[in-house]
Amino acid sequence: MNYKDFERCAVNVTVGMIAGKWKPVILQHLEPGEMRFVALWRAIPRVSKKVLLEQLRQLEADGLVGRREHQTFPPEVGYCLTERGVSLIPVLQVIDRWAAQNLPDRVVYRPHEVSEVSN
Amino acid sequence: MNYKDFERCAVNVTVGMIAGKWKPVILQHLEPGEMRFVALWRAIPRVSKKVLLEQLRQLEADGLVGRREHQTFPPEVGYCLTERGVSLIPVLQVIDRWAAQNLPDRVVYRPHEVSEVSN
DNA sequence: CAGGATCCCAACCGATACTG
DNA sequence: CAGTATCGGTTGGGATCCTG
Repeated sequence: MNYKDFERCAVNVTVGMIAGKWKPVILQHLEPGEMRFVALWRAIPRVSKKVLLEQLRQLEADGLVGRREHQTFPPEVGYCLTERGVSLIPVLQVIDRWAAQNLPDRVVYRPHEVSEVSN
Repeated sequence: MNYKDFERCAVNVTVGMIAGKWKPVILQHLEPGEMRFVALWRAIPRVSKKVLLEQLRQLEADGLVGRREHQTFPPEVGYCLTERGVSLIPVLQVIDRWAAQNLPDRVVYRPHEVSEVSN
């Protein structure tokens, strides 16, 4: 709790774990329960399959999400939050609340509402 | 507070604001009060001047730190937390506490204790 | 369906030298 | 002292095609 502990870079490590472009959204979608890869992909438009996979792998490596491979054909893989992942949710909520109170001037959008505007 | 709000990417925006490699450390050092550029630079070894400046500019653009230019020679510029920056501190503390409780297995170090070890 | 392989571009970070 | 300019390496994200 000592503020000096920030020097230990724990903040860096933690934000690094959720700093991926799609990671917060992934964690959100996984929060209600396990989800198949394709479902996750459909739920999060605008991500390439490769990147979605990468982010999942990283979340997995960081112990935030788990992967369950059902031995079926066609393949079926489920992703879900781990205990640690679940424990991170309140932290994300704190961040979200701070943003709501401090970033009223920002363009905050829902990813799936975004169409190909600029370029 | 509705968890669905995560879809608005407020979390993304916020973590983006502190995701820079040195940003948490910068915010920490500025927390006690205004600090000159050179002092900040000396306090945070291992950053190039260019990058430190970049990160400060970004924090400034995000409204987290302010810049005061004293008209002297040689030049003297002070950086400090803005109201918004100060309001972010508790959020960082929450992150830090989560890390302390959930990442005991990680190598967490103090930046200034790191010497040129590997390579 | 899950995911690997390629290729590509942009952003991030760093080192060094220079200027007012 | 504070800041630019330049260059180079590494990572992140994306598009597209291919396979078990």
